[in-house]
Amino acid sequence: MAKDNKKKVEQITDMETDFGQWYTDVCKKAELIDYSSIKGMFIYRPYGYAIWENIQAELDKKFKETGHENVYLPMLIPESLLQKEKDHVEGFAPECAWVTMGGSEELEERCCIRPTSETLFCEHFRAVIQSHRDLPKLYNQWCSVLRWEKTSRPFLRHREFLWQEGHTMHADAEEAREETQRMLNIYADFLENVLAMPVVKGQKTDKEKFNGAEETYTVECMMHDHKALQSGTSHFFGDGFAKAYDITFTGKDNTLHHPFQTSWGMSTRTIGGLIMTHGDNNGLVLPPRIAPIQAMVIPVAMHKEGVLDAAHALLDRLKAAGLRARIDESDQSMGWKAAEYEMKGIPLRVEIGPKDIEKNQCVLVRRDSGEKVFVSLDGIEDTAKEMLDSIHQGLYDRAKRNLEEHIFEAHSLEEAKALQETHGGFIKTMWCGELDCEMKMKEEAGMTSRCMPFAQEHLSDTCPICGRAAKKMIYWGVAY
RNA sequence: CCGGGUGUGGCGAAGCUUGGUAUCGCGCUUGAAUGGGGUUCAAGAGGCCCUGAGUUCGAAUCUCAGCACUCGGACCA
Repeated sequence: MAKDNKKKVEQITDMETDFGQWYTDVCKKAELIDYSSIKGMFIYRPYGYAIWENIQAELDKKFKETGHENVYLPMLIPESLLQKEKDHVEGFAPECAWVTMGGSEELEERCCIRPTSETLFCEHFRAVIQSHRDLPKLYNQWCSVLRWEKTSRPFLRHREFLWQEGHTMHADAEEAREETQRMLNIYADFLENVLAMPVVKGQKTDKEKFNGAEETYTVECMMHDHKALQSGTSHFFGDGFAKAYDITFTGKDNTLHHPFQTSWGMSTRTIGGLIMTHGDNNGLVLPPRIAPIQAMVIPVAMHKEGVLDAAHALLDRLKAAGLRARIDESDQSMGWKAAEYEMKGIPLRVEIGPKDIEKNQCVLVRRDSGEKVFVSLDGIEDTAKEMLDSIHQGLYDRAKRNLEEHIFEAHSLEEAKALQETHGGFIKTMWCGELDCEMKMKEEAGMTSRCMPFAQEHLSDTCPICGRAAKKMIYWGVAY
């Protein structure tokens, strides 16, 4: 039952000492990622990629359940195609990488490596949408995209990153709006119930919304250092792109209409989010439902008669019960294994040795609390599953507390600035809806607007920045 | 893009001030013992000292330029 919070992994910098360094240490020491010879482009190591595969599997299942189909479109976008929607191209052009040569020949028209695929989807939608009977089109694409960022950090900002981008077309605006909400809810549900990351759902301001979108919705999470991470977005485009790309369909009324469009995405950045939400000074802490390995069986005193057999029997039982379990029968010491799997964030460590076998028991050690319990081998499958659920809940509760304890109310710009400097987190205020107040908050308090939460509260009648009539309650914060 | 820091076997570092045979820890390989929180002993393998130019009889060390990584800022999922 010993609870042990001592730090055992000297290689990882304490998060209190240097959060940025802690984060980098975890990414490397947990063997999630490695640097490549190209700045901003990272190697996903098997353990890191396995997390992404699990994220993909969970999300893909939900997308299919809601009627979406996967497609794959080209990686290159001809410049002329990209340029048809003005706001969109202005937003993305500065960070595009261009292909200008094919073999030894210069291309007639240079091509952008997709920073996002709205334009390509539009070109395709134009070809396949003729009638209201062709709608809705509910497409999703798993791919990588490329944005030539100036600085990069593992998972949080890559020049090339993996994501899914959903693109849908609808006969009317209302249905498209519902789609953006439905997908935002899928993200929120996934973040909370699979990754144990509580979210704030809301709408982005015009300044922060996606280039070319009419409305952008977001799920915002709070990291352990009280900075915000936008963890999923969902955009309503109206018929703006449809007009720019000349997409029309014949309605039931036998006249031509422009369809209404949405797009929504979640990326490998989410992995960075879960590291910074749940990790501690011993390394990664993975939520059980996404962990590539949920339980690691460690035989103690392996050379002794019967230990390995008992450990394997235990492993087989856990696997048969549907757990992602593995065994480490290497000749590393007990202490090494304990530290290693803590660093890798494996939710449950299962130790079994001669003394346990005698007593028909094993030892379960939880990664989240370090708590050790001796449990009977009878019904071990259920015991382990219950403990994994309990770990999920524990992680969620802790993150939820971190979120709720770091939302502060401010009634002046000075107060907002002071609160951010002292506590970090989300500062909620009323807002007049004007860009100049948003700019002022950025310049004077160093915060951007995170979102206008759906759960609105009335804090006062006026905007604390300018004194004009307030329109919305808004959350401010420092974001990754 | 701006500021700080760092580039030496796979990893982390010492050496650089005051130029002169390449050092330590971890890891790796082999063997043995150990095994309930990074265990121990023995024997090995492994290095264009980031790149280029310069000074010098001689450069990891001095000079200049460049590149990369990293932390922070500005900008973006």
